[in-house]
Amino acid sequence: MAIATKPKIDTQVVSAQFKALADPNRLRILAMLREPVCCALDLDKGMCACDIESQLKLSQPTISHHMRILRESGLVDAEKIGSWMWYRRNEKALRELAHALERQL
Amino acid sequence: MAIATKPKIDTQVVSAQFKALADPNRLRILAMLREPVCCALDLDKGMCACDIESQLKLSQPTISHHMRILRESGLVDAEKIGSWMWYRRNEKALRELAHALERQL
DNA sequence: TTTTCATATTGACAGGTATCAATGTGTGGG
DNA sequence: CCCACACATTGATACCTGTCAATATGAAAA
Repeated sequence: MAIATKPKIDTQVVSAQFKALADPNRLRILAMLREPVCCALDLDKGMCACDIESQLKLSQPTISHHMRILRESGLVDAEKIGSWMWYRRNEKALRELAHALERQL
Repeated sequence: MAIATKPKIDTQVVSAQFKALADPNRLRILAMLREPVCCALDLDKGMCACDIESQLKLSQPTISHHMRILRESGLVDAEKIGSWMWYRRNEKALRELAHALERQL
C-alpha cells in the first residue's frame, strides 16, 4: 500500500491552479494568508473575507469572486463559522503544485 | 557581496509566468520540450515550431501565439537559426518560479 | 420579529484570450 | 530573380475575466 504510485497530474486541475495564481490580487491574497492579520484573535482560523477586503482596495463582491476561484482551485480552504468565512492556505496543495512544476511539467 | 540578498519577487513577472502556465495547451508544449521529439537530429537545440505544431492539433498561428506567450514570460527561450525557430525550456526560470511558489508566495 | 452584519450572487460592462483564415516577412534553393 | 518554406502578424469571432453596483441570503443581535 505504501508503494509510491506515480503521482498523477491532472492537466485540468493544474491549469486551474495556475489560473488561480495568474492574477496579482490573488497572489497578494495568498501572501496575506501566509501571515494572517485579522480582526479576531485566533489567527489559526486564517483570515475572514472582511479582513482581506480591508487590506485590498477592492469591493466586497470582487473579493468574494477571487476567494471562490482560490477555493475552487483547491489552493485555499474555507470554513464558515457563524456568518464569517475563514480562509486558510492549503499548504499541501501548494507544495504539490510547486513540486509538480519543478519535476513533471 | 555574496551576502544573500533577499530574492525579490516581481508580482507582475510572476503572475505573467503563472498566466503562461494557465493554459492546458501551453502545459503540453512545456512537457513536450522536456523531452524533445524533433525532425532534426540535434535535440539539444530543442524543438522547432513545426515539430510542436505536428504534435498538437492546433493551427500554425495558434502555436505561434502560444510560443510568444511562453517566450515573453521568460519560461521558454527561443533562438532563430536559418528560418527555423528553436524553442527550449528555461530551466532556471522554471526552477525559480517553483521555489518562489513553495517559499514566498 | 425586525434589524444589522458578513458574505454570496446577479447583471452589466470593459478588456483580455484562444482560435483560425488570410496575409505579411524573411530565408534558402533553384 | 522567383519560388517554396517556416514562421509572424493581422483581423475577426466567440468566449472568458476582473470589476463594481445592486440585490439576495443567512446568521446573529436587539
